[in-house]
Amino acid sequence: MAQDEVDRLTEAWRHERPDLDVSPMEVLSRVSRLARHLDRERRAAFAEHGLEPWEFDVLAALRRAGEPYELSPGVLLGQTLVTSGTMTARVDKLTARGLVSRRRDEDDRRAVRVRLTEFGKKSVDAALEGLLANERRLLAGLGAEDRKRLSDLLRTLVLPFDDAPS
Amino acid sequence: MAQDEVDRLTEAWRHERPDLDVSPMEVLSRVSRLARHLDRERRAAFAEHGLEPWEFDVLAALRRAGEPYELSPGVLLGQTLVTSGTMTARVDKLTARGLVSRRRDEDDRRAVRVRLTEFGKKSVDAALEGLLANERRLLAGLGAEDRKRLSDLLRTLVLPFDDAPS
DNA sequence: CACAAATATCTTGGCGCCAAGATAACAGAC
DNA sequence: GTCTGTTATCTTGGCGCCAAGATATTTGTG
Repeated sequence: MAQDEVDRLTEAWRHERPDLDVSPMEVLSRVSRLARHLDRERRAAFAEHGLEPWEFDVLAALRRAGEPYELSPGVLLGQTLVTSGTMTARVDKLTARGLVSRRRDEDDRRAVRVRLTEFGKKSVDAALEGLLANERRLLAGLGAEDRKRLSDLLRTLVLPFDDAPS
Repeated sequence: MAQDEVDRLTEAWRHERPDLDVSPMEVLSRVSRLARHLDRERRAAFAEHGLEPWEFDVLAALRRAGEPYELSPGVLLGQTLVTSGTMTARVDKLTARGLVSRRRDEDDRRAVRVRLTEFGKKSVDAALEGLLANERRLLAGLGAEDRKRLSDLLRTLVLPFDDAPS
């Protein structure tokens, strides 16, 4: 198997800091670096459907919620891992683009309801298909069994974060 | 095995879009989400040694280069995956903090040499040890064999990116 | 040598993010 | 009903990033 960047990186560390065990990097640095590459892939895939990654994240959360594709900013916060100020700005821009609509909740007038427009729904549906097509391409090097093994191993690492409120 | 966020996410998609095969997400969304959690962990680990993640990235590249811990901004670009403008700003701030020094290259006066100071070396060495200690903790749920399997599978996915100049 | 192209770095402008605090509305105790 | 604390959202200020272009220097060609 050919060397990747992380192999070169750990080799350099072992040369400079032979007293340390840098093996944890072999797993975790690969996760971080792969994620950075995936970010770029996502950006490219969504761009073909006129969406930014952060736009997709919000629209997808609404789409997953099912009819009537409507959630409050507070619920969207939890799903997208951003702060409330960021979410306000996101909904502003999505509203300006006509991808979502925003209206005050009549029952609780502090609250707001963000709803997918028909245009928003079409956009996110198309973008999702593009994303999945590209992800299938990226995973082509792995057989079904390896994918299962990989996702199980990753779940083990993620679980402590998803359980505990980080 | 308990459900993680990605399990819930794919379940929601399968309910709303039963026509699509969302299984690629089971691998790649876990990679992205785990990476986000790791970012926070890194930030916390480095903060104990007075460093920001982006500071560590630059200092670590210089440290890995070995004596005399000196590289040009151009080389640092390649190692840290940021643009030249970003690197200029980073070196500015690191210089202001006394973690690196910057001087013009005498042989090629377009070029610059960024060198780790003694303070920078001490900082990055300490931060690295803290990072590794924390990473070992995060990997505690996995045996040696699983770690090997995981890093091999991840290498397979990363290699196409590291080879091709994306 | 002179000039065009390449190279290395820096500058500028704009965007998205977070942290912290401000605002508005609700809910419970009395 | 009124006060106090809580909740939901928005506003402000600052930071780090990128893209694109500017500047300075070197290299190659004739």
